[in-house]
Amino acid sequence: MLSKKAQIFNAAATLFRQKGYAATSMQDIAEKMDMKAASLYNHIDSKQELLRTILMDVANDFIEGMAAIKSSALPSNEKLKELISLHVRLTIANPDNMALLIGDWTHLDETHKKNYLSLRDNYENDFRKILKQCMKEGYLKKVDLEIALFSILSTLRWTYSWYSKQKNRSQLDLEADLYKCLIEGLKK
Amino acid sequence: MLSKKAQIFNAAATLFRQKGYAATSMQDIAEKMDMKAASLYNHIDSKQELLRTILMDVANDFIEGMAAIKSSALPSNEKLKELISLHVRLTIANPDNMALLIGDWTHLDETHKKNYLSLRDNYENDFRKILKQCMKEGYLKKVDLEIALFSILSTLRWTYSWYSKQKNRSQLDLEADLYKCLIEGLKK
DNA sequence: TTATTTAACTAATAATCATTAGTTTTATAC
DNA sequence: GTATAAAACTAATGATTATTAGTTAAATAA
Repeated sequence: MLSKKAQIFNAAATLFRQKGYAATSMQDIAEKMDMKAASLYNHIDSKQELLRTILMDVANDFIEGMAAIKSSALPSNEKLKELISLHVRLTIANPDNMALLIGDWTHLDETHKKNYLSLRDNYENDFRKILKQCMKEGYLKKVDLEIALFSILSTLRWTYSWYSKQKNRSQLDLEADLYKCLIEGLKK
Repeated sequence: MLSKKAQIFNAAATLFRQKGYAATSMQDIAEKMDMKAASLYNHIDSKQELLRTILMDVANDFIEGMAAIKSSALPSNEKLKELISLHVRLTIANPDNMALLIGDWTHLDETHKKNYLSLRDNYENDFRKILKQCMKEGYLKKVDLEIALFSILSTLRWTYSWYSKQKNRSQLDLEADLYKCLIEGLKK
């Protein structure tokens, strides 16, 4: 049984995803929890806290995952494979939170938004380095690095949005199929 | 010189993209136009009209583009290439409107949302058919159709978000590089 | 110039918002 | 069973919201 606080965070995440942060009222969240809006404040500090906590939790999962991959002894092409796996794993574990990470970070207050963007930049830099190494070491073609990076990231980031309709798919299958599409290419 | 109405639509699109539809107030739009919020209503009917019109304009561009490609005599692999071109062209022409199409359709009122989703479904179906044909005719490997489809669509749809930072890139270069990443594959 | 339309303004409305204060009920500890 | 703490409630606050009504200024047509 989840603590009430945890339940509130889950309810918020679901609603934030459905209607967006700005369009979700504390009443909406309260209603989903079968209580009055004011009562929420016995458990949480503010609406912002809800957004920030949910968001930072996922962000940290990514940061930790990236750190583990970076410091591993794997060859760069295996690291790339591990990155795909990381995204798939976290997406499957919690698509709602993932949706927030991708779409609602704009509603963080100015201070936390800056912080979030700097973390995201770091993550993208690490990703870029691994991709670059893959090209350098001859695992990948030398196509435009930025386009390759954002092409891969776009797909990985948007997995949550169609995974909801495709739940009958194992994590491993998903990883393998994404690897084919993103890395090996579709052309015969 | 753009009509005042057109200017308002542009201001709205920019702000909607920056802060999201729900978090953008009529005051915000008015401020950007150097006028009072109430005066906006001499030119437009409602906030919803702003969202709906912007959104449907881009949606129609896509629908028309798809119709032209569908009815063309091109082989399926060339159709696929044309689809990439269509997305790139419309994205470059107006990244703000594209952002709305991808991210803010949720804020359409119930009736128009249903309509929008049905249009989007049709578009995805047409896209899927072309992709399937490419596989059938041996241009593409027979990987999972859904994953291939959404992998391509994710990247094409998100192009707007990083094109803003990469403006010094010609349409043709972008199309070619995306084709390489999405279709030919990165693996050596 | 005068008449008419267009588009700006001010002011007000009624709704909704996040949040606080104060109170009552419920659950826990002794 | 009584005391204490946790968590629900009601009520209110003050801000912001989209939009309307009514009025004035600016631009256009005659």
